[in-house]
Amino acid sequence: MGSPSTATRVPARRHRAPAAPATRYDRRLAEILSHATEVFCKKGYEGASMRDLSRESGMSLAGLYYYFESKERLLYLIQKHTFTTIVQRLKARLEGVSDAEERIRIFILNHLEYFLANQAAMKVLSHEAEALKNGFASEVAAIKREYYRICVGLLDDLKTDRGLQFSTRIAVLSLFGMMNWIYTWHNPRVDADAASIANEMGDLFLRGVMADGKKRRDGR
Amino acid sequence: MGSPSTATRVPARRHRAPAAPATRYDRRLAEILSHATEVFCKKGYEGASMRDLSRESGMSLAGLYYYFESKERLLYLIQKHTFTTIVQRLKARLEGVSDAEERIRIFILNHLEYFLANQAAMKVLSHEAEALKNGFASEVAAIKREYYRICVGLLDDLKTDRGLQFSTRIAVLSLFGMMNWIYTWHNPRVDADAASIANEMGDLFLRGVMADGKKRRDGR
DNA sequence: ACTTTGTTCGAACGAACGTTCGAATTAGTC
DNA sequence: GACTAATTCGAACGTTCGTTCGAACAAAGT
Repeated sequence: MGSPSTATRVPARRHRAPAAPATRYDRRLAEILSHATEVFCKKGYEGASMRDLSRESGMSLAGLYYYFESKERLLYLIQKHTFTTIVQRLKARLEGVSDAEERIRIFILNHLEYFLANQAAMKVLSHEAEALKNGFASEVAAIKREYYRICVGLLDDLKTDRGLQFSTRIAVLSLFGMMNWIYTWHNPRVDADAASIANEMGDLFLRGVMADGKKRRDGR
Repeated sequence: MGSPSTATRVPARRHRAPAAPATRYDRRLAEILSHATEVFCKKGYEGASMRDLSRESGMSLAGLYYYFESKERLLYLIQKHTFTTIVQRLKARLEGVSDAEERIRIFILNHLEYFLANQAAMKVLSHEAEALKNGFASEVAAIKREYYRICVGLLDDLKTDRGLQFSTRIAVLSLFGMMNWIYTWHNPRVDADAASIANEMGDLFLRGVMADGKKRRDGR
């Protein structure tokens, strides 16, 4: 009939164009996502209203619905894009590096660099992990599982390489904990940049995981 | 006049009675807090409605307001009680222990034990840290700061005792990260109990922090 | 010029929100 | 029993929520 039924619009298959152009539609959508990310970060998903998003992005309330069919789908788009990007960058950076320890350091650096460069988006990803319902949730969960399994793989490699013994699950989840928690405390005016923090956390984690088997301390 | 103006009620100074009695009012309030904790945990503070709390606690919507004057104050009561309790338990456990490493292990064990025994409350404390506004927020923030400073103290003691060098701030925040993140993954049917996890995280963290001085990658 | 398609908006929808109020109920004391 | 105070509740309050609709505007094609 008149307008596009409910904005399920196909984005015209622009997956090739790598850099700038994209359609007008795609560009506007990206702008809205960026503003929405900021608002979700500041007020939380439930706490942010569509009217907040409208105000922040300078588009009318009704106008927003031309670009997505619901608030939930908006969160889904943000989370999916953020997560997909970080996984994809990680894979690129791991390519060609074979040393197990170095690969873990790359993992940590990639995570923290992206986290601090896209703090709002990463906070929305970490903090609003449970906000999506069944359909949307499972798709994001799948990417999360892939990311998690990559990290498990890196740690298992280290374990067999160096003949170490520890619970991979606890180690991986501890690592994610220390990295993701950063959104609760990082202050760019006080804290160092991503590379320094990645070094420090990398030292802490790798020493902790590599120290010889039975816990022994003293002078060595 | 009729009802107590707006339920700012004084709880009748029952701070001594340690175990059971307390007033009827206090007992009922504690029940409501407990149910509310569960609901806030499941749906988040913003996502949970007063009607959800009413349904879960079996009390009418209006009846709830006899016990607290606003939803926000309810969250405040939960957070304050939870945080106060964990700090108080920690202090009791640290008493008489002087070895720096042992004290840190006690800190970790206390945190994780309380976390897993009161998972809902601790998730509400961790996840809804930003939900309170100025007045309420600052009071909880003060307890948080005290807790944080205790941990800084423990780590600084370890540092001077063993002549170690690392950023206390990053170490403390990493430790909090790995411990607090547990609410996103712990599954009682899969994961070990608090003591085992505390041991494992304690090993990871202490080895990481105590391994000899310069691990240093690249030039710096 | 007209037509078509893509984009934006004001105004409204019903539902749900946090909170209030006066009346009804219960508990506690005589 | 009767009287008082503590507790509970149904019904509504005004506001805000996510979403929809049809008309208006802008761009592109003819």
